[in-house]
Amino acid sequence: MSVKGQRGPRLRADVQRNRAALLEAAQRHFLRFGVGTSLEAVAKEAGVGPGTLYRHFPTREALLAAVLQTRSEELMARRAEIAQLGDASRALRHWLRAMEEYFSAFSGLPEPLMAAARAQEPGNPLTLPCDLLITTTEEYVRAAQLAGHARASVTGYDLFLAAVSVAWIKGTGATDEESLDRLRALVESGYRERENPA
Amino acid sequence: MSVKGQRGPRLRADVQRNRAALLEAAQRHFLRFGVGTSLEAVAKEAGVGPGTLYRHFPTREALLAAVLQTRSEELMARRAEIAQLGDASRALRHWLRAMEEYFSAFSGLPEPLMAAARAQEPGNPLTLPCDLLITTTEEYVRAAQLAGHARASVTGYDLFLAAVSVAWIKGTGATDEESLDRLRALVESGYRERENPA
DNA sequence: ACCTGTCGCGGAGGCAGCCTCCGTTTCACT
DNA sequence: AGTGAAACGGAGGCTGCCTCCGCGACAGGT
Repeated sequence: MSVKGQRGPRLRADVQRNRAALLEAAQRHFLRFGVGTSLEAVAKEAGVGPGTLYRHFPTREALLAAVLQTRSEELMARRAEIAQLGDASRALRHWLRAMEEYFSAFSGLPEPLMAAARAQEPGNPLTLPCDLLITTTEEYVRAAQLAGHARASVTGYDLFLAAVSVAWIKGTGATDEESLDRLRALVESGYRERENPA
Repeated sequence: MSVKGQRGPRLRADVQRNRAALLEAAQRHFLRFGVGTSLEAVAKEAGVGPGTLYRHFPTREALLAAVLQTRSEELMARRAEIAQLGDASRALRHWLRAMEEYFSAFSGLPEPLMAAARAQEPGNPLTLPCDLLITTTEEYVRAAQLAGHARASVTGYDLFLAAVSVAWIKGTGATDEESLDRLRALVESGYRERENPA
């Protein structure tokens, strides 16, 4: 009732404004202080009270998922590009790198992502994007296997874990880029087929 | 002065008692709740006030390092056993597995360990054991390389990172043992020399 | 333009954990 | 037993989490 042609309940102006301000403030704080940053500080910077923050985003994960939305879409765009590559081996490598960058968006991001990957209860708002990444990785792995570029024993989930691990290591700040490159190379030579099969 | 034959300042009985009680309580809590457990709860269980805990162990890391002391010694014992193996390839594999188990002693242990690996300031009491592990890994890697079982491009630090990563993944609880085994296999086939060199 | 019901706002407040400071107690040595 | 020094421990200040509810602002109708 009381609709002008739009479906669903009318959205109040302050609701939209607050939500946008919260997302922007959250992104800034996640970037600067990592995903563990104080939510009260986020609320304050957004110019709203803590109650408002928690009404919009009941959990830290919900806020995080909303902030990640943009990045997820960017990643899916890259996925489309990568799919055009043709070369299954290169495609897999690029996809893994793209995922790793996604995981490195904020320091401390790998932890909640792994928690979401574990969760069977669909309560966690990060579970959906997480499962999407795993599924996509499986597709790339399968293609690489068919082309003889990846071992049969490797699964998409394995390489998802590897990418998360590298991102985690990166996030600890205990390594320089050289070490990370060697780690990536280690993973790659780990999943690659050794000989060309007959 | 005023010594009965022991060197150094005399240790009061309550000091020793409290320290022992704290270490025991801390180990229990770290085992049950991970390294992030409430230090106040540890103090309470040990039957001392928070002030006493913080006097004995000024930081969480200091307490952790003290609790890990026993495990470090066990690991060094295994190191001695492993060194007897003769086969450099097997030795490296066993050592990596032993390190991984050490890292998995408590949930959440990898984080402070990586922070200690990063730290240049010697303030962190975990830095010393951490550096020891890295150095030891480098020895095993060098031996394996000389025997033609490991690629020249791999460093001890890389495999240290790999072991920490696997332990971290394990600690998230998002994976079963099968996945972990596949990850370990991935790492191993990543550092192994492909062909036997001439 | 005003009225009105509803929904969102926001801050006070309860809770938990961290860490410190200092009056009190306990110990060891004489 | 007496005494000085060192350790004890808990109160308290601080920060962050999250909830609850009275107040206020917004949208739709008149």
